[in-house]
Amino acid sequence: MTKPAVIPHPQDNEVAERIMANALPLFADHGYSGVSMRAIAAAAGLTIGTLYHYFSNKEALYLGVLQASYASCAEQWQTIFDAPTPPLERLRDYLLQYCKFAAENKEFVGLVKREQLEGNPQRMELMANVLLGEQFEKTWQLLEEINPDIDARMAANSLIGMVVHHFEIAALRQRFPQHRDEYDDPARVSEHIYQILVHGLLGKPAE
Amino acid sequence: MTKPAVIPHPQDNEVAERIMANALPLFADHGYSGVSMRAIAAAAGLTIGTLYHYFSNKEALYLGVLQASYASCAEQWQTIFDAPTPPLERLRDYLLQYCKFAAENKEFVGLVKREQLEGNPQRMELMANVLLGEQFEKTWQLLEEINPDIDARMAANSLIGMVVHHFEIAALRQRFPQHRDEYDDPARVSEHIYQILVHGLLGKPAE
DNA sequence: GTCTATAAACCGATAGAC
DNA sequence: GTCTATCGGTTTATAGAC
Repeated sequence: MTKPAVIPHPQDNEVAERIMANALPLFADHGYSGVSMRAIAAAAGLTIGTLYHYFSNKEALYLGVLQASYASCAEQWQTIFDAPTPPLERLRDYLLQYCKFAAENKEFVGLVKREQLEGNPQRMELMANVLLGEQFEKTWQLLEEINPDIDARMAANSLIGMVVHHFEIAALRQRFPQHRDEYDDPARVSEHIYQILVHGLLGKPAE
Repeated sequence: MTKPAVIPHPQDNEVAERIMANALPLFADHGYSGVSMRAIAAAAGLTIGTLYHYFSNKEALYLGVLQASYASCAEQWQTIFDAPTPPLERLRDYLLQYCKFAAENKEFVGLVKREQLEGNPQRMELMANVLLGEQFEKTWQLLEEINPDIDARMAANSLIGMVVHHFEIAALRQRFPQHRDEYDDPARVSEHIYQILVHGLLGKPAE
């Protein structure tokens, strides 16, 4: 019985899950090559040899972290997009939930952004098919429902870019003068993005 | 005569510049710890020993890459912001130049994003003071000039987020169905962002 | 299943020939 | 100024005791 080459053990092993859960913030902060197997083992309270009992190598462990993170938030978007409310209300709800998620899961957002920068073809395929593709499609379909005359795919990119950027630069923003804590508040940020998307900068400031 | 601790040799040495120019895409793609001094030497057509003649260590070389990239584009924004044209026209010009720069300097944009994710205090300070702080300030001042009733700093974050995201996910976007090449065109993207910022999604589609 | 010990390769950095 | 050779340390990964 040989270990699988890429995918970690499929059964829900609580030790493997603990390893991946503790490795997630390490990979998000320092990148794939910036984290050693020793550091991962220490974060999980184990030694290095034990890691290789659950994962065939470092790459498989990393892919396991990616897939586990994807699965944990995949169904979260579904209920929001499928709600039977008017499209503008769905947009507002989606933005709030998306901002909340980005604020609470900075590690995951950072991991995804890192993967986009790296551009590894195999892992890009995983992201495009498993998670991001679905969110992107639901997003532009909602925007097209709001206004069929715009390029909804471009608008979806703009929406996603605004949300993730606000929370990606949180650490940097605090070094700028005149910083206010409310710039990190998901409710405040999502309402701001909603106003820009719907009315632009010249529209009425509050509805 | 000892070598400086952090800053590389100040004189404009063409060999040092070649080393940094070839190292930039490597750092942008794989991060600081993902690139070895051997790889940097090979990219410049040298051997590892020669690198230490021009840079005291790997950290100094990396900081040199950051600073050289900063300097190369720092003055590019000045002329745009200081133009004596109406604010909306300046916004349109700024967006076009910013998108062009992001499209032509994907490595630099990736490097900056990577630094934001990493959160190293020393390098964050460098970014906040030397380059990004100035661009951020000019951006929100322009937006405040357009509409004094909005939160211009938040709007500046949204603007920057839209621009960089469009070009950061270029590699990923091509894996999505119904991709069009014009989504990578700076003129097309900047005009799209201009329309969203000024009119929103419900406004008139073309001016 | 978890550990210790270790192999083989790679890392950043230095010394010294030319 | 560029090279080769090498040091000491760390890396991923394996072998084997318990």
